[in-house]
Amino acid sequence: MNKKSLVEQTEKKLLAYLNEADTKAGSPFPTEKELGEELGVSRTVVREALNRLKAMGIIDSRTNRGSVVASPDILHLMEKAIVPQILDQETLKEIFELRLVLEVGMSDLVFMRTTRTDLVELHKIVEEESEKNGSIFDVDHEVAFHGKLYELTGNSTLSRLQSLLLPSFQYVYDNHLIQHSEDTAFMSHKDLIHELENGTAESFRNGMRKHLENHYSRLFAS
Amino acid sequence: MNKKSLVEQTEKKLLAYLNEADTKAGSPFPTEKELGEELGVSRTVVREALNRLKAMGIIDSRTNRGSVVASPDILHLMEKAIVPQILDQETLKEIFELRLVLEVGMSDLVFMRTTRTDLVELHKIVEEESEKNGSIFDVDHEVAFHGKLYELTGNSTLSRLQSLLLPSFQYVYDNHLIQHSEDTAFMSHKDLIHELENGTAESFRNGMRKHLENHYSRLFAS
DNA sequence: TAATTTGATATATCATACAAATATGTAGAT
DNA sequence: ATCTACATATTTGTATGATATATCAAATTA
Repeated sequence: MNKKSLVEQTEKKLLAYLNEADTKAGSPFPTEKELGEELGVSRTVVREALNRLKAMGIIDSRTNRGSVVASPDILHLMEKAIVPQILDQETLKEIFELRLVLEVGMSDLVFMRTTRTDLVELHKIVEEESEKNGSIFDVDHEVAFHGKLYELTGNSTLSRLQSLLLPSFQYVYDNHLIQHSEDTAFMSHKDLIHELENGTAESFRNGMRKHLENHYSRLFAS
Repeated sequence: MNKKSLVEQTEKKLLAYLNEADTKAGSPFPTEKELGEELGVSRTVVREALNRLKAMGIIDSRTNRGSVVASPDILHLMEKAIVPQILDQETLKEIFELRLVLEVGMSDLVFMRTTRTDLVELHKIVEEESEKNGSIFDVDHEVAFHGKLYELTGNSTLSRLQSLLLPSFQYVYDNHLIQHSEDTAFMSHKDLIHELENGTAESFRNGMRKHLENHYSRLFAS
């Protein structure tokens, strides 16, 4: 009784075809007419199915040139699909956890790849931070500092993943879904930089974990 | 020269509308006819644009009920799209790094959420591991053990991200892009479980980092 | 009141037509 | 024989109308 729509079925068949066939980027695709006859559906349905693949960046099409297999950029896909406002609470929470996981986990990459020049920039960010409002929690500064850290990993996939998830964090903060307790940020940004300069990979990693302690404790409290 | 197709333009407008409007899951969407009149395009174009949103899981539609905003699954897209993808070396490397980042970073989640029952299962996995081939590196065991850890985070987004990236790891292993040095995996799976049972969150985290030392050192060597 | 029928409405699919872009074939000039 | 200009065919892009199907809501009936 599982009667998915024709379009969905067709889309599935097309994806299956892509998997079976020895396709690589640039491989040609049958014409809409052929596909329609082959699969026994109208051209409309074929078109809609193809459209979905196009939306996902799996194929490209141009007038009269037919469709060809493309090499999709997965992260770009996610960028389009993420509309923070319509993500449910549970997903937002998981994304927030993912952020914590990423930041603690990337410590080693940051530690190994940070150069002297990078340290200067980090210091600058922290100073601007303390100039303005010393105690009040500011999302922009938070983003500036941590965003820089992502950048320092030298891993563009990781970095893009962060900017991808950023709107969700923003949303979480804006709606006070996660409140920042300002009492004792035992490990400040300044302290973190200090570890980065004088500590070890391990001490920096554990320092990062401490820096995020507020978030973690709230996570495990609920 | 913004000569994108009408469908793409329309899709963009619809997404913009979603971002502007105060939409949440379940919010109704104008009918195809209305949208067509509003945007000055035919119903065909509207349908194809809506179809794309449907493919991305951003909206749901059922006959006569119109379309409603859905709570999209951010990974769903990637899961569908990653199949035929041909990743270049650089991206593969970055994905591998991402794995390391995730596994070290998720240590705290694992540590806090692992139950006694989970420990039993982990022990079982490790024993099956040592029964077969004690010294030879086996991808399946690796996946079984680490996959279990992801599961223990209780974060389904994280867990799915792993299974999503898995094919890439497999590829990396298969092509010996990253060779596993079998000499002294100082921190074995068994040792890790021991930390999980008797250690602290920090010791487990650092143990996980040690366990992945081989990969890390190879990473930083090149 | 509860169940059923009916009607209105919106999406799902089909069929067709034409427009626009591109590839291909053809004729003529050189 | 080769090149160019033009005509033709092919394929996707867009538009329109028609029919099928599912759903809700109102009307009807028991």
